[in-house]
Amino acid sequence: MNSESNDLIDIKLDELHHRIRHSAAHIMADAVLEIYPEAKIAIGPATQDGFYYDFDLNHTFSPEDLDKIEKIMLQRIKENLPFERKELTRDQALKMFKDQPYKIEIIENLSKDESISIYEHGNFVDLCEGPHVATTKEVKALKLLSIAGAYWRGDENNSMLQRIYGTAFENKEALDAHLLKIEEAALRDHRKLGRELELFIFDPISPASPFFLPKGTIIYNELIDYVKNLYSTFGYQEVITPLIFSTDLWKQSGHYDNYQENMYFIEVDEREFGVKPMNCPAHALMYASKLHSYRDLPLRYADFGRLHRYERSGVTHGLTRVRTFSQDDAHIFCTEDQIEQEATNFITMIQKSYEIFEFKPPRVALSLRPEKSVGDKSLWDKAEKILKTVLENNKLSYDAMAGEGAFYGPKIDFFVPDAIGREWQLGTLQLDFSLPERFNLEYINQEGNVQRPAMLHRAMFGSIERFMGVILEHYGGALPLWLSPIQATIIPIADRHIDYAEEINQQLIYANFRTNIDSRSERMNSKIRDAQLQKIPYMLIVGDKEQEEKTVAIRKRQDRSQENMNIDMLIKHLTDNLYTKILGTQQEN
RNA sequence: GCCACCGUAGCUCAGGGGUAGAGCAGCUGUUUCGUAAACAGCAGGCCAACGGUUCAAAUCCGUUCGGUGGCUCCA
Repeated sequence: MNSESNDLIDIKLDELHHRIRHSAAHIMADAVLEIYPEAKIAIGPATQDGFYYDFDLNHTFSPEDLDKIEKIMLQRIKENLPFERKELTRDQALKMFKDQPYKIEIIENLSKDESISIYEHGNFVDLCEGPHVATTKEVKALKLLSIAGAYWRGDENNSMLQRIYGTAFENKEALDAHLLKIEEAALRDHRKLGRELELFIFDPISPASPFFLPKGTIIYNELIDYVKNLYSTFGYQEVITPLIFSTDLWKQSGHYDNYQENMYFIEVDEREFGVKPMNCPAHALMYASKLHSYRDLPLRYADFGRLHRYERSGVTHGLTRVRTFSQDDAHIFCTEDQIEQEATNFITMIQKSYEIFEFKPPRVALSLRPEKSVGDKSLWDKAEKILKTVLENNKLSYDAMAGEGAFYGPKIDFFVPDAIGREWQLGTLQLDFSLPERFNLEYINQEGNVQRPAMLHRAMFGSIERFMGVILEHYGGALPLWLSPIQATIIPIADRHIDYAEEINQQLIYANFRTNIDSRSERMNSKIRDAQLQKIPYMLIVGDKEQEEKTVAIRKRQDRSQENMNIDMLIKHLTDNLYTKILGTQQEN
């Protein structure tokens, strides 16, 4: 073993993965150039889970090409070619890459005094900072995964390149484990679960718009009830507002200028109307409907109103990106002095709201002023400064994201990792000095002077639709008892037990549980199987013995343990476990 | 919107220039059963839509509509 390899053992696994994958990207570009010498190569970095390389060539890659490319890559790896770093002057680099326009563009964008490094293996050379593994052989296990389109430099005005994604690991076991993880993720895809568990459907008649079936509606409503309970402790008042407004409103709010391409418009009575993509202007109107005293503030309006946003075809995805949805949306009108306290209260509330789902702590991002924005720069500066202070006072570490804010104000976004490590943007807190200005919102302060309130937009779950998609995948469909559409199914062993099953069912329904009886003419085994597949938390089996003893035999979805209980014990057990995690096993299908 | 791929029964999928197939689900019988699939029968499709090529199109070509994986954009 050479010294370079010894060093490799000491660096962290992440760093090792990065080197392996970055090296694999080079080897892939090498392989592609062998088959298509005319290909123009763009960039090929390592990513979180693998690597990619972007190519510009007339031939369009097919899945069979991936096999061919992979074969050549394996050959290169077998050849055990060393990766060699060299430093070039700018002129040398420009000369060396004269046939690679994308590389030329990169070189020309480097500052003049920057040194330019290249990495070489075999006959392939790439502009690259490194680092790489010592030789191609250290890429021990790799797989090319997919072909996709990608814009050069991520700009949709640029040409579309072909991207090949792959992944690579330090050994075959790690690669196989990763591929298995991808397969398991597919099993808990919320779109698949939605079909199998009869939660929701989609229909081309209303693209990207979920139809919630009865069971899905139960989950949806439970989530909303959960939020409503928090609202009552945190001092929110729920309101109901229209769906359709004259465009006069959208012009006043700024949506007409800044959000038009995402809105639906209709014409009625020779008047143009827009369907709301957000609730905020309606709440501003409500606020303005009477004269407010400082004593009214903070005023917190919550609204589960249905929103419609036109999303470009190609961006929608199951429940997590739809064209119609509702949010656990609320707007807080308050004095400037109250902003920090309100923001802090919200942070407390959002952390509380995630607790029950056992998410890992959210990642926090502060999004700053975007290019397209309304309001004075000084207002933006003030708003951004307040949010920073709030984050610091609440000891939340965060990433500042330039240009990522909403058009009306900066925002704090909460990204939550799910059970298999994917991150979702759920909660958001947005500060807005602009809308109060546009709607001329006022309150009378203690001295009797007219003042302008501040406005906070905030949501914990974000869209209920997206949130539901996330928790379905988080739980793999095995929802905790309080969210399960059917909490227990009663399984009579033979027809003569149906009457007793009915008795049990009535008592459970009376105790406010969602239960049913599987009275089909099927064997018990078959009923158990179906209940397991439906991920019903409890199966209550009743036969001669139970009927005799006035009990039920309980089978939980996550194990096969059996326990007999009478109805009172059962109700207590269910009540005690309403909010505890009852995860299902993963391999059921 | 862009690039690539896909669209056959409720679901999962096979087939592929000569007129459509399986498993599961459904329905009807029989079976009344002790912890993940009883048995038998029946029914189910303008092969996404429209146009073209052809003696003949589910199959080939084009367009549209949906969907999938990415890119850009976003709750």
